[in-house]
Amino acid sequence: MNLFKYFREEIIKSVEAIVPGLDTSKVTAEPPRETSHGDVATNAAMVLTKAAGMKPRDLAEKIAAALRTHPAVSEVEVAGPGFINLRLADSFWFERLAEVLAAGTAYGESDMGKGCKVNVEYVSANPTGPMHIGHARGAVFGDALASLLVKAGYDVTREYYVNDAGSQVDVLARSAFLRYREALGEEIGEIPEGLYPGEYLKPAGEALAKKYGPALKDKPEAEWLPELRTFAVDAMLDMIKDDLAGLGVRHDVFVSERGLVDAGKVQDSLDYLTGKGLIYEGVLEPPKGKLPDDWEARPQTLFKATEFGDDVDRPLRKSDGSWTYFASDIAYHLDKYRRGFGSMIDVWGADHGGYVKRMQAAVKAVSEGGGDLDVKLCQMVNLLKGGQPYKMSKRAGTFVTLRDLVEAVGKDVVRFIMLTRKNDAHLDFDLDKVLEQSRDNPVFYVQYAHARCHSVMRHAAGMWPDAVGPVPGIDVLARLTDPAELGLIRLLAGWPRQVESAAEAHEPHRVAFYLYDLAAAFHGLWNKGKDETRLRFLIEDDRELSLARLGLLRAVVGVIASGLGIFGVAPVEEMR
RNA sequence: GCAGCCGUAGCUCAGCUGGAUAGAGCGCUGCCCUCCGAAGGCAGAGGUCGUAGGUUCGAAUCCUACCGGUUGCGCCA
Repeated sequence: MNLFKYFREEIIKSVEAIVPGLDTSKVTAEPPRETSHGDVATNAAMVLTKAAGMKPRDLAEKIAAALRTHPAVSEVEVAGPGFINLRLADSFWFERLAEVLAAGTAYGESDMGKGCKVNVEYVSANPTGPMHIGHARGAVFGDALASLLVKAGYDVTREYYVNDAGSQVDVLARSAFLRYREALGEEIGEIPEGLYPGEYLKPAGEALAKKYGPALKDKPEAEWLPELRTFAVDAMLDMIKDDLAGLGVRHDVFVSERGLVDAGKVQDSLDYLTGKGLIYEGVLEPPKGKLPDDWEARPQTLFKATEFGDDVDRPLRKSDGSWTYFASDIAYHLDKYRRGFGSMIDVWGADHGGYVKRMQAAVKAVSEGGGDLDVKLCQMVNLLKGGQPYKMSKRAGTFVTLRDLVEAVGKDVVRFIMLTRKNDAHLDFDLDKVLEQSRDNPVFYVQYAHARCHSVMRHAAGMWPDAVGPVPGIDVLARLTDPAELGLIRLLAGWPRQVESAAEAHEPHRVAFYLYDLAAAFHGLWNKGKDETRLRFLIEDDRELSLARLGLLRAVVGVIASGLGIFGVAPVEEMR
């Protein structure tokens, strides 16, 4: 249960009994920043003071009086300008702990999403080469966001949009053709300017040689291009999927841009917009400030993006008559909408920032306001080693590959670190620091907490064979009376709220910070046991207390595993 | 020129969508310690939340302008 949601409802009930019919939408129930202010604080009296026609403190006193009768509330005080602070009974916290233990890693699951369909599109890298480090962040972010939304009760589809219709695919096909000739024994020399030089195309060339023999070698381009396009795209996509698998990232659906074009969906969506009078032939104003050298006014097919909040209208057709990217993107998002996704999330690189408004405008237009598109832009990752900018081997071209990165530090480290910043902030990724065993390496710190818990559990099993058997009941858990223990329980009980707020904000990084806090609280309790032996988890001559503390540890394990599960990071039981 | 994002402690960043005395890690200073499992622990100093206005009971958070950084800016992908 999200206890803050629960108490918000309880508070509103109390208000209703005092002054019925108020608009309570602005009432909040939150953990106070200051722990001395109790467990739950509400602003109810302050936001309702006008509508209720009472002074904030007077209204607060009345609400407080009503809340004092609640069995889970041990103390109520009115403070400051009219805050109502609740302190909850220990028994309430023990119930929460029991709830964690009963749920295990499922703890934190929420029905907030009510099973609504959400489409999360991420990676969508062009199928023209291997994944590089620039793709990694978006991949991990999208994957974790999708998992987070699943946890929060949404029906999530993970999607990859394959840009296989643009001219870059022709370039790819020609590059593959060159490698094909190479595989047949021809000397190809330098890769000509304008083709992809990367060696990753060699296997594709060899596969082509195997499949066709010399049959294509002397044919004109028009005869082999379509076939090689498909072949090369498939080969690249296989490679990308492989790279992603190495990072533990997966997708449910791959949508082909060419497929949309061939099925006439681009034409359909533009017909639809034309029917609404949102497309016209016109001439755009030149951009202000520095003009591109070759700028000249020319009539274009334009979408009235300005009617939906964009800065200028946007072109749909190139001068050669083919669709712009934007045109097929409109078709693609209409397609998503028609597949039932009223809620769409696109994860893009920050360099596409200028594209957001027009895409949101298009979604509004095409869904008649029924669809919602949130675009999450992932900022650059600065790769460092020992604090200095770092370049890895360039065996695949001019970039650091994702594969190299995963090989260097492991998938779990890559995933966790990528999620320790909010998506629109720059991220430093230091190859040395992420492997450090210290408190300022969050991956280690969180993993270590989990492993330490397991260590104690293994130790306990040696003392009492049944120690880690059935979960202890509330009467046993009630032996946990130290403030540090109760503090840890409070933190655990806050997990459902964290999941919901992170999911609502589409911000998985909040989970990383929560896990770090939880790990810190656990390690803190551990350290207290160093000085005060009575606080150690296992007390040989007090089996019941030990069982209660083991229960607490198992709850910590459950919540950490639950959070790492969202991140796709394995919770380890031993550090190596 | 326009648009997006960022600006919080010496450094790297949180700050729960408007709440109470703004937090963490690192670094710094001073004490203590060698552990069920390996990151040592405790305490302390350190902030006009970029600047200036505005909204209101209340602003780091919302609005406006400006400053600094960054990304992008008609057919590229």
